[in-house]
Amino acid sequence: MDAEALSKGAVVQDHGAVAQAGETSPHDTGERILDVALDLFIEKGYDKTSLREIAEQLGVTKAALYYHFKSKQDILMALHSRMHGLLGDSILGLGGGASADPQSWPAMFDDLLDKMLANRKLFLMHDRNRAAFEGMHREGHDEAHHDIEAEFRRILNDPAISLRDKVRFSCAQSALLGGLLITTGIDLPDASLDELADLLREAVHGVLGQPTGE
Amino acid sequence: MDAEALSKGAVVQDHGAVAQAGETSPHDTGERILDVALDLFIEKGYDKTSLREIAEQLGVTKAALYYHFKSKQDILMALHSRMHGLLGDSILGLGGGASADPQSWPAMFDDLLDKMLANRKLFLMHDRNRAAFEGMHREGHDEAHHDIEAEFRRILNDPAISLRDKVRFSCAQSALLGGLLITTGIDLPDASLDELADLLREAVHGVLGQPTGE
DNA sequence: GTCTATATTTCGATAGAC
DNA sequence: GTCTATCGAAATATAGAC
Repeated sequence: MDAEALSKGAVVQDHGAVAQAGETSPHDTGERILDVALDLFIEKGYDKTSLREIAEQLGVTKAALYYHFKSKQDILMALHSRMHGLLGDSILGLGGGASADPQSWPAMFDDLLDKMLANRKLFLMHDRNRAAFEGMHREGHDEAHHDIEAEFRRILNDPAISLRDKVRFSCAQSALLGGLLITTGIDLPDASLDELADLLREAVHGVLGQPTGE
Repeated sequence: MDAEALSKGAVVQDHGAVAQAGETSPHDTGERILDVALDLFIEKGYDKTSLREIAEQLGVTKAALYYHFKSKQDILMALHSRMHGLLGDSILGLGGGASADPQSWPAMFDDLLDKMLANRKLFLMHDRNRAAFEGMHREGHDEAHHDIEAEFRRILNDPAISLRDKVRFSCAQSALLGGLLITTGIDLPDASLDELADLLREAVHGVLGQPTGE
C-alpha cells in the first residue's frame, strides 16, 4: 500500500556484470518469490511476514517456496545478495582501504546515491529489517558477504579518522536513507526522480561539509 | 553487548513534569521490566525478543510480566509513552501548525537533538522497530498518542512546503538518528557527549541549509 | 515444480495456588 | 506479586503423492 510507487525489481542497472549466482531468467518463480518477499518485508517487516502470506500473494502454496529456498532466512539472504550485487566492489572499498580517506567521500556518496535511488526497495528493506540482518550474521550464516554495516563500523573504529568525520559519515549515510524514505511517504509529482536526486546530493554534501577549514 | 555504553533509563530529564501515568517510583518492577525490554528490543528487535527472555534476564517468570502488562504489545506501548513523555508537546507542534514553517526548523532540531541525545536508547529502539510500531498503530491500539512519524508524514504531504524543504526535513531527521547510532558502534572517549552534540548540530544544520537563497 | 497433509517448535496468554 | 502448569495459536519446516 505504501510502497506501490516504487519501481518493481530493478535489479539489473544499465551496466551489466551484476548477475547473481542462481538468478537466471528474470521471471522464473524464484525471482517472483523474491519480488513479493521484498514488498512484504518492507510493508510489514521480515518477522511479521509469514511464508503463508508470501505464498498466498503469489498464488502458490507454502511448500512450493521450500523447493526454491531452503528456509525463510534463505530468502532474506538472497535479497541480501541482490543488494551486494548492485553495490559491487566499486563502492565502499571492500577490498582496499580507499574509503578511509574522507576526501573521497563526496564522490563515493554521489555514486552510492544513484545506486540506492535506482533500487530504493532493496535498501529500504535492508534499513527496515536491520535487526533481522544482524541476527542472520550473528548466527554465522551469510557467508562470503560483507555487510554495508560492517564497513560502516570499520570506519567508526578507525583511529585515523576524526570524530567529526565519523559523525559526518554516519549522518550522511542515514540522511541518504531518509531521502529514500521520502519516495514512500509522498506521491512524487511525475517522474521527478532526477530533481530528488539533486536535492539529495545537496543534502548529503551539506552533511559532509567542507574538507578544509570551517 | 553493543549498547552497554548507553545511559540506563534516563527517563526523567533535568526538568520535571514528564511523569507518565502508571509510572510511580523509579525502581518498581514495572519500570525494571521496561528497562530490560528496552535493551533487548534494541539488541534483538521487538519480534525476536520473547517474554521468556525478558523475564529470565530479570530473574522472574513470564507470568509475573502479565501482572504488570496485559500483553507484549502493552510493553511496547509503555515505552512509546516514555518517548512521548520526553518529547512533550513542546516539539513538532503536535497541537498547532508551528512546524509547518521551515524557518523554525533549525531551532526545533536543536531542541530535539538534546532530548534525543539524552535518551538515545528510546529513540534508537523506536527507529529499530519501526515496523512493530506501525503494526501497533495499524491495529488501532495506542490511543491518545500521535507518533513522531505521523507528524513526519503531515509535513511530507503539506503542499505549502517545497520538495527541497521536505527532503531537508527528512534527511535532517534521519541524520540525527544516524548520529545517535554512532554512540553504539564506538567507544566514546570519556564523556565527550557535548562534543558529539556540537558535531551533530553542525551536521543537521548542514542538511537544513540556508533558509534564504543558495 | 507444485500439491496435500503433517510434524515440530515456540511463543503469547491464562488459570489458579501460594 | 510471583509462582507452576498448561492451553491454543501460529509459524517454520518436512514427507511423500502427483
